[in-house]
Amino acid sequence: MSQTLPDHAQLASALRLSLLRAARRLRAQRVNTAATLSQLSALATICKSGPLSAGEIAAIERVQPPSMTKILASLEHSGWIERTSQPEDRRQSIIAITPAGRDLLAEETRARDEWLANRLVEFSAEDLRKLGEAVEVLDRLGSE
Amino acid sequence: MSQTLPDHAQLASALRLSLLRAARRLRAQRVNTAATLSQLSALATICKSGPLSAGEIAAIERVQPPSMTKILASLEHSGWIERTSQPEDRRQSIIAITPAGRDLLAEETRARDEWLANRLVEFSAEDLRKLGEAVEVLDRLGSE
DNA sequence: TATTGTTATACTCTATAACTATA
DNA sequence: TATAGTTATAGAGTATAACAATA
Repeated sequence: MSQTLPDHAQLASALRLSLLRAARRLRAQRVNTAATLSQLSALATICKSGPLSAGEIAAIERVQPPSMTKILASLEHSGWIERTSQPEDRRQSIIAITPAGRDLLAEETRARDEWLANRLVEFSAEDLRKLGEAVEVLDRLGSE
Repeated sequence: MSQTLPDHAQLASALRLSLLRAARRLRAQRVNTAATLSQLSALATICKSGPLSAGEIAAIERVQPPSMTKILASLEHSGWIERTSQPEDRRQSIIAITPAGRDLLAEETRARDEWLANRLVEFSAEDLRKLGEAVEVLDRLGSE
């Protein structure tokens, strides 16, 4: 079905540049140096999807296991997550967010969303509708 | 106008996570090791917006001058750009894309777009419409 | 043997601070 | 002095390869 390609090429090209530049802006925005964006993303996953093993978090976040090892080490060092060893499989441990982690996540999320929300204020209702509709599609694009 | 914040907070939160994860996927996709994504982005700007100074490229790409210095050095080393010194201001030089740079850009763009386009094939016409509408808004979000 | 996770290493991407050359 | 650009340095983010511990 190579007939499909030309139909999508133009959208793909535009979307690729838009996404990279928008993400660059988001990443550059440093609200608080306490946690990096990758740490926050992992912490949000642990908070939302309950206690998980390191491998499960890596799979959800779509990073390789060694990358997640590094992120988890820094989260643990800061006291935002806690590991519980598994008697039934001693290779794994189960990772949960701590109360301090929850506080940090709430505060960072609030601050970062506020920054972005302040930018969104400059956009029309029509623009916001378009962004809102695209979110769910981008989610699938990012996690398929 | 703090009344606007609550209206946008939810969209901001969802959009932030979606953008970061979609961009992570795009960045991880290595079609060809000849050029990195940042190099391609700068090269595309030079190609599209004609000969420019280093500072102008940095401003368009929204990176700091030292970051652009590094990107330009690698592009020049590969023979994809060319500098012409300016007699009227010898601090600057004007940077243009070379024929080899044009070829590289076309080939890399084709390969990367093909990868993304192949992913887009799995999406419905409705999804593609939503993405297409969001592109222009994301552009403004990324470059304001 | 297969699986889970870690250590070692390396590369990309980007920034700030300090500097050089020119205006 | 002010501006354009570069060098030096550092840290975030991520990967692959090789390894250890456990199943």
